[in-house]
Amino acid sequence: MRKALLAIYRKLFRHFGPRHWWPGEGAFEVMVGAILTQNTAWPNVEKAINNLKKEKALSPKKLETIKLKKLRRLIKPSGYYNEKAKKLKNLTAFLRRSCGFEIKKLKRKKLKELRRSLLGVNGIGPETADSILLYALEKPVFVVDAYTRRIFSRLGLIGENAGYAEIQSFFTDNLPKKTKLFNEYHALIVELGKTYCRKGRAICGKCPLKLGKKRGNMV
DNA sequence: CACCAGGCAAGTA
DNA sequence: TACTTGCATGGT
Repeated sequence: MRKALLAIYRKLFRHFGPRHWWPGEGAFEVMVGAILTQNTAWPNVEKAINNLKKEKALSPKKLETIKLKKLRRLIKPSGYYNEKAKKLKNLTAFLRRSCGFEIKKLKRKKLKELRRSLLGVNGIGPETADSILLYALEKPVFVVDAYTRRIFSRLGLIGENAGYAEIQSFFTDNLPKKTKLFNEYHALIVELGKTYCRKGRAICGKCPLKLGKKRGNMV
């Protein structure tokens, strides 16, 4: 299985090239993006982030004190703005108490502890926590998302109703535990998903992987 | 025009 | 424990 997973990775890399993720500058911006992109297309998130930048509000200290109402208005294009505004507030509160806004200190914490504490924040679930760990804190954590489940179940490599943890260990148990590799692999999966493997659509013929067609397409 | 997007938490049975 | 539902804008 190790070979198969690496072969898929290489195929995707050849096809798409490096993705240069995360498309944001700085750990905090990545964390904000991770929350704003929940069930939301990235272009909408970019608009929200640009609004925050224009208001010079894209720092933990600013987001800590900004009025909820104003925050809602700024992030509006990313959808779910009432909930996401609260979530961003929860994130800043977490950063305040866990490291006093010094991300370096956060990086030094034990991975397992850190993940648990992230999951304790209301608004941060498994995927968001892992995205933060991988793309903001550069920890070797594999991120599982809807595309990962869809693509690898279409490939027949994981069960259709495998849970998050199960899918995650499928990857981490069968790949070298390298941050760089996990970073690129997840980004490539998303690119493949967006381009050839969207929900409810037929798979494009140019898809670089052989994905099952009958059952999987509508998942 | 209908449906989906780089989810999550709260509610229900 | 295992489903379901609300959240909401913008692209295809």
